[in-house]
Amino acid sequence: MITIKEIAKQLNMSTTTVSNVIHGKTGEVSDETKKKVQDFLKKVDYVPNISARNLAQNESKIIGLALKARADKYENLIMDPFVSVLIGGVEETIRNAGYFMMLYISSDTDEIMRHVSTWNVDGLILFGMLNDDGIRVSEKYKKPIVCIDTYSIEGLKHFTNIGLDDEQGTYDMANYLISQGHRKIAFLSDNMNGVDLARFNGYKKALKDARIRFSSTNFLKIKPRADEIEESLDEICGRSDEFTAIMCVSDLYAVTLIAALTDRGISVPEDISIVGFDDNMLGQLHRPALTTVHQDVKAKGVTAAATLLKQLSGQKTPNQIKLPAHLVIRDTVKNINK
Amino acid sequence: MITIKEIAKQLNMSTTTVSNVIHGKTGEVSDETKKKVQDFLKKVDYVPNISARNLAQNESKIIGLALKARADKYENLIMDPFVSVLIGGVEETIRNAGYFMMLYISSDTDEIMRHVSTWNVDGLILFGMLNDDGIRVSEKYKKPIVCIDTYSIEGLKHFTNIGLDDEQGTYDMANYLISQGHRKIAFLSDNMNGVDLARFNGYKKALKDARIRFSSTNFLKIKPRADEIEESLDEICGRSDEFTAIMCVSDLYAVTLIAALTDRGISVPEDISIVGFDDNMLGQLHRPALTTVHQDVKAKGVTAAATLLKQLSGQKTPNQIKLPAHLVIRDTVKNINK
DNA sequence: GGCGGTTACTTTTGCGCATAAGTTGTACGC
DNA sequence: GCGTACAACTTATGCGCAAAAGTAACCGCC
Repeated sequence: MITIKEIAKQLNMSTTTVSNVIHGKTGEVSDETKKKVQDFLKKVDYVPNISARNLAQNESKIIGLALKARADKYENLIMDPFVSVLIGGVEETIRNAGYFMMLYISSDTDEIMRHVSTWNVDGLILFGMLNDDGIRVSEKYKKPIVCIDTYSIEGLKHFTNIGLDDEQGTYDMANYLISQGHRKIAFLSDNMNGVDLARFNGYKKALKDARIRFSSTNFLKIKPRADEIEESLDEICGRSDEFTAIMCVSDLYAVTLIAALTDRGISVPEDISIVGFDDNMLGQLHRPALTTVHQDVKAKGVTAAATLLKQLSGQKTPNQIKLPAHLVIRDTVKNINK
Repeated sequence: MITIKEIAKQLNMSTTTVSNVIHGKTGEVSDETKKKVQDFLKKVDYVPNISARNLAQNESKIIGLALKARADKYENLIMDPFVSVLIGGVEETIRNAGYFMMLYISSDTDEIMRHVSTWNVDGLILFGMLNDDGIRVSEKYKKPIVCIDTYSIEGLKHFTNIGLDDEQGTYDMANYLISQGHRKIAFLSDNMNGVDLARFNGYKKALKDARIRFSSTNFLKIKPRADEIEESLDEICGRSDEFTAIMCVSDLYAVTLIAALTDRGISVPEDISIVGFDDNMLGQLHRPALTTVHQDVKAKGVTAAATLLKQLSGQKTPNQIKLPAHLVIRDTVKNINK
C-alpha cells in the first residue's frame, strides 16, 4: 500500500501538497501540480489508509448496525427474512453516502457498547433492543443513535425511533375481520412488549370500538423457544374451535400456525381464518396466500440509515418516524356473514 | 474516551507500563503495579482506540464479508433467508475470535476491492462472486481469502473454497425420484453456472446411470428478474404435463413454482412432484412440506469464518472443503410406481 | 521602496498506540 | 568490591494522515 509520504517523495514535493490535492483543496495548489499529483495517484492506484485518517480526524466513517439477537427465539431473529432485507436497506443507504457498515449481532448490550467505542463508530442503528437497552447505550454513547421498532416514550428523549404504525395496522385488520363477520377473534404473540404490544393494542381497540368484549383467554401466547414451540402449537390448535379467526403478530407465526392446523386436519380459511403481519415472502408464496398487514421493511432500513446520516450532517430530525402499514387482503380469511 | 497516555499520567507512570499490563506482558511489570493498573483500567472502563492500534500494528482485526448482490434477481439475493443465516454464522465465529465484521454488499467488484484496501481488512470472505471476480480480487489483495460456493478449478489456486456437495445432493435426489417411478424429470434453474451447474450435473449423472435419456427440453430456464418471472412461470406451468417431476435448483424456486401451479389448478404432488434444494424455512413451513436436499447454511458460514481464522493464524487449510448434502424426504413427491 | 496581500508551497505537530532502545537499582557470584 | 544479570521501569520513535503554522517569492500600490 503506497502512502502519501511515498508519493510525495517520488513526486519531490511535500505530503501536504499531495494531501491537498486528494481533498480537492483548490486555490492552495497550482493547476500544474494538481494535475501531476492526480495523474500519479491514478497511476499507483492510491487508497487512503482509513485507520490513519480516523486517528487524525477522530471519526470513523463507520455506522454500526447492532442487532440484538434473541438466540432462543424460534428459531432466531437472523432467520427471519425481515432481517436480511433490513440489513440490505441500511447497507445500501450507508454505502451510497460514503460510510461503511459494521454489523454486530449480539444479545449482550455491554458487548455492543464496548464494540462501539472501540471503533469510535460515528453513528449507531439499533434493532431488536429492549427499550431500556437503547437508553442505556445512548446515555453512554454520545453520538447519534437511531432505533428501529423501539417503543419507549422515555427513549425518544434519547434517540430517534423509526417505527411502523403497528397499532393502525392491527386496528384495520381486526376491523376487516369484523366486517367479514368474525367476533371470536384471538390474538397470537409470544410476548406483550414493544411492537407486539402495539399490535395487540390495535386489535383490542378495534374490538372495543365494535363493542366486542375482549377476554384474556383470547390472547394466545406462543412459546418461541424451538424446544417448546411444538407443545405450544399443540395447545393452541386444540383451542382453535373457540375462535373463528386468529390474528398472528407476524407472518412467520401465521404460516407456522397454518402448517400446524393443516397437520391436524383443520383447514384455513374454511374452518378458521388466520392473518399475519409483515407481508414477507413466507405469506406471499403461501397457498392460500396469506392475508396480512404490509410493511415496507427495506424502507425501514433505508429511513433509519437516512435519518442517521442527516443527524451526522448536523441536521435535526424528528424523534419519531412512523411508516404506514396497510392491509393486504388475500385468501386466508373467510367471510362468515350469513 | 480515555487514552493510555492519560491513564499513565494519572497513575504517574509511563504509557509503556500501562500498555504492557493491557497486553498481559508478565515479567515486565511488578504484580503491585499490574494490579494498580488493572484496577484503574476497570474503573475508567478503558477501551482501546482500534484505529490507533491498527495504524501501529498494520492490521485491522476486520474480516470483510462481501456479498455480490445480484440486484435484478428475484427479488434479490438479500431476500433469501439463506443470506441472513450465512451472515449470522460468519459473524458469530468472527466475533468469538475477537475480530469484527464489515459487511459489504455490492455488485461492483472494483468497489469491493477499493473498500477492502481502504480498511486494510485482514481477511476476506466472498460470497456470490462470479468465479473470475474471486480470482481478480485475490490477485490484487494479498491476504487470506475464503470463497463460499465458488466453482472454479483455477480459483482454487488462489483461495480456499467452502462449498457443498451439490452434485451428490441432486444425484441422490434424482435417484430418489427415479425410485419413486419418475422418468420424465425436469430440472429448473435460472442459469448454468457454478452451484447451479453442479446441481444440474448431479441430476444429469443420475439420469445417465439409470439409462434415462436427457433431452435439453428437460431443462426449464426460469427468468429471475421480478418483471419477467410471471411470464416465465406461466410458460413452465403450461409445459408441466410433459413431466412427472420437476427438480428445482432452490427451495425458493420450488415454493414459487408450487404456488404458480396451485394457482393454475395443478396440485402437488398429485399431478406433479416438485422438489427443492437448500431446506430452508420456506419449504419446512410449506404444506405439503417440501421434499428437498438439506444443507447446513450456518455451518457454511461458520466453516468459512473458521477457515479464514486458521489462515490468519498462519495455519494451512485445505483449499477445498465440501460440506455434505442430504436428502430430506417430505411430502411433495408422489410414488408413481404402479 | 517598504508594506500588505496573495499564491504556492514546506515544516511541524499530534491523533493513540506498540515497541525498540535506553535507564535505573539491586542482588548475586567470585 | 567489581562486573554481571536481571527486574522494573522510562524515553523515544514511528505507523499514515490532516491541518496548523511557517516560509518564500512575487505583485501591486501609495
